[in-house]
This record gives sequence, C-alpha cells and structure tokens, in this order.
Amino acid sequence: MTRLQGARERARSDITAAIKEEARRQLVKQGADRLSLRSVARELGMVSSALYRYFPGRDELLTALIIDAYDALGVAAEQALAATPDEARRAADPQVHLRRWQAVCRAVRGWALEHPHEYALIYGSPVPGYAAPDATTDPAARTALALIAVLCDARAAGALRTPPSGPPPPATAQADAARLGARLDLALEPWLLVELVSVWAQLFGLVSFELFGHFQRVVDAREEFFDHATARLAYGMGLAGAGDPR
Amino acid sequence: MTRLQGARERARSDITAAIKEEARRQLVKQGADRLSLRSVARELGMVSSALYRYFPGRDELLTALIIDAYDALGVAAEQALAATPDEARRAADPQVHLRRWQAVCRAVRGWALEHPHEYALIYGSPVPGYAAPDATTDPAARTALALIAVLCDARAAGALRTPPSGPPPPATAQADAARLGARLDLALEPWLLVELVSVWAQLFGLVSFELFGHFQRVVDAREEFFDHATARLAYGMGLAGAGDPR
DNA sequence: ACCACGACGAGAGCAGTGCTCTTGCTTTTG
DNA sequence: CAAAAGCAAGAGCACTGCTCTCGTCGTGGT
Repeated sequence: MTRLQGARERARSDITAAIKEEARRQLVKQGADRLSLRSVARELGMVSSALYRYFPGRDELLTALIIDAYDALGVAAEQALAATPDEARRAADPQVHLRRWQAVCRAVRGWALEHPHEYALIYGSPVPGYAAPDATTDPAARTALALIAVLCDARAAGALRTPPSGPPPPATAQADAARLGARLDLALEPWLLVELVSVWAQLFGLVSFELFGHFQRVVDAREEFFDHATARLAYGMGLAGAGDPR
Repeated sequence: MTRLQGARERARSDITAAIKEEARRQLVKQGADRLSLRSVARELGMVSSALYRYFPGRDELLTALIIDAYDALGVAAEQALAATPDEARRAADPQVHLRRWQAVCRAVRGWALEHPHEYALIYGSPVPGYAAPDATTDPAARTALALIAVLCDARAAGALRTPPSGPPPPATAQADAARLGARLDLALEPWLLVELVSVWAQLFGLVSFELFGHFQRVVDAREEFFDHATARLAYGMGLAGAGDPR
C-alpha cells in the first residue's frame, strides 16, 4: 500500500525525520522548555519559518517527541519482557514471574535514567495548557501492557496468590477495572486489575522521585532500594516467589 | 529581634510579597513556564527591570514560589493530622491510625487537586537545569514528616504488625534508612523507614498520575480508588486496622 | 510538451521574553 | 546638611514562536 514515493514526498519524510532527530538532540541536552524551533532550524541550516511546513507549531513537534518517547520506553519494557523466557518454564520455577516483573520494572527505571529529559516530558508536568492528544494514549499504553502481560502470564501459570491479603477494592473501582479489562480484552479479575493500576502508578512514583531528585539525602543505594520496592509491589499483588521473608 | 522596620524596609517586604502574590496568581492561571517577569511587573504597575531589585532573576522567583508551595502542602498535611485526634484515644480504637494515615493522604491529594500548577511545580519535572537549592529541602520535608508522625504514633501505640510480611529490605537500604532515622531523630526501625520512604514515593505517584492525566480512561472513580490505594499502602506497612478483608 | 497548481525556502516583521546598563530621584545614614 | 545607598524607569540586546509575502521549483493533468 505504501506506493513508491516521488522525490518530493521522500524529501519531506526525510526532513521531518531530521527535524525530529535534531529536536530530540536538543531535548536530551537541555530539556523541553529550552527546545527552540529556531535553533533546530538553525542547526539544520534552514530558516525557522521553513520548519512550519513540517510542523504546525512547537507543540506539535513536542507531541511527536512525546509519542516517540512513549514508544521508546514501551520497547524497552517489551524487550525486557522478551529477554526473560516466559511460557517455556511455566510453573517450573515459581520465581520466574517475579524475575520477569522486576526485569520490566528495571527496564523502565533504566530507560528513565538514560533519558531523563524524555522521561520528564512524558511523566513530568504536562506542558502549559497542553492536553495530551489521543494519538499519545496508545504508545503510552505499551509500557503498561508489558506490566499487565507479566501478571497475566503469572495468573495463567497459577503463580498468583489469590486473592491477596489486605483490604479489597471498593465496588466502583472494580467496575472501572472491569470496563478497562473488557476494553483491553484481558483475562484478569477486576480486583487484580485495580491493584495493578495502583501499582503501575506507584512504580512511576518511585522512578519519578529518584529522577526528580526527591531521594537526595534520603536514599543512597538507589538501585537496591528500587529492586526492593518493586519486589514488594509484586508481593502486594500476590505474585508468588515474591516473598516470604527469611 | 525583629526591630521596627523603617519605611523603606517595610516597603521592600510589602513589594516583595506583592510580587510573589501576583506571580502565584499567574502561576495558578497558566502554569510555571508561562510565568513572565514582565507581565508580573506590568500587572503591578512597574517596569520589568525594577523587579530585579527584589529577585535576582526568574529562577529565584520560581524558587520562592516552590518553597511556598512546599509549605502550603506541608500545612495542609499537618492540619489534617491535627484534625484527627491522636494521643487521646491511643489504643482505644485500632482503626484511628489508619484514619489518620488516610486523612493525611487525602489532604495531600486534595491540595494537589486544588493547586495543580503549584503541585506540578514541586512534584513535576524540575525546570531546565535547575537544581533544587537547599532552602527547599526543609519545607519539602514537612509533608513527609506528617506521614512519618502517623507511623511513629501508631508504632508507639503498638498498632503495627511488625514486621510486615513480604520480602525484607536489603542491608544497604536499611543502612540508608538508619542514617535518615538518626538525622531526623526518629524512633522507627530501619526496615519500617525503608517501607515508609517507598510508600511516600508511591503516594505521590498516585497523585501525580491522577493530576497529570494518566488515569484518563483508566480510572473514573478517582477518589474511591485513591482511598483504596492508600489503605493498601497502609496495610503494606503493617498498619493495624488496615485490614483483613471480609 | 507544456503549464498551472501546489509545495517549498527565504526573508522581513510582530509581539513577546529574560536580563543588563545607565540615568536620574528619593530615602536613609553619617 | 551632605554623602551614600536604595530604587524606578527607560533603552537596549539577544532571544523566542509565529505569520505573511515573495520568488522558485517539482509535479500531475491536459
């Protein structure tokens, strides 16, 4: 369906890519609010107004970068998932699901540490009055889906303590979760999904706090702390293998 | 010790306050990166350069607002704490500590929802290359200390399951926690402090996700969801009363 | 093969920004 | 009362995002 493009369209997509590339370069160097259309254009040897042939404005350029960032984090998570064998040793080793969980968590944190500005772009404060366009929601879901996959596989392998101890979610939350599960076509019980959503937010809370400097003079052994925290999150969801002490 | 100020010093502090006030007004309206020195000055009927007599630059003005925001959130948390009786019915009602915990959590979320831009300022992405000056760390700690207080009181009242189930923290994290506990002069076991730090970050992860729009089309019953999540956080720390289902 | 249309790059220009420097004025201080 | 210090104002610099116009050049239809 992608018919051979003429020289013009080819040039267009090349230049669009070059713009995004240069913009990303500036982004990683100086952060989102220092990203300037003019300096991107300058660096590319064109005049600022020419840039508007490719992006309607600064916000749209940023949106493109946001989508790329979501995707990049998503593939990082997916790769971590793929790197740890799944079906193969199902039930053979009850610890495998915990390891997969932690692998994905580590991948998220690792990517964030490697791309702090891009992470801040997607999980920091939303820019000005900027409302995330729908185009961002799908890429944003990739990482969450990787986390979900771990739990689904563990569930299928019977590696989940169910239900986990602790207070049960309220009916409204379960209803939300049921809708979400239906939309994503998931085979998870609503209450489990509720916990997962909560854990999902909490995971990014850990990463954000570390990245945004709130652990300064509080936590020094960041990596060990993170691993421990994610293990506890897994334990809280009833992931077998996470656990019981000493 | 604060001797009577001359008319000049009085005027100075008045104007400084007016600047911060107007700046905050613009902040709540349009967010941090739309805050402009010039428009603050304009609104105050002075010229932009005059503002530099009071703040060395835009960053310093922002820093002042950041400190104010930390303080405002801190008092919100402290008020929530003060509003729920503590020593009085110690051990009489084991649920009281859970209620206090949730009161503080709700106060944090409530303040965040009421002051989204100020929340974003302190818990969103740090501005450009901006490193939080030391002056911000103390106000920032107030909220955390309110959370800690709940746990300390619960601990003192013997309302804590100790140790909670789940994987124990690694030695390095416990060492960090021990240092932190010593610095703050706390009577909490290191492993408990480790959990608390983790829960602290996770709590703000929940608030940030809600505020920054990541719960769009995922969680509808935000308040119930939040209450449930914080109850589970409490349960994870072994707070009695948080608990055992059905 | 031509030609009109559309995409394109360049440039000028507008309104706005943070920040600096100089110039006078006013208040405080010695 | 005079000198010193604090202060507001204005002009100015180097930027920013964005718009509009004006030649140019590739492309699809006739």
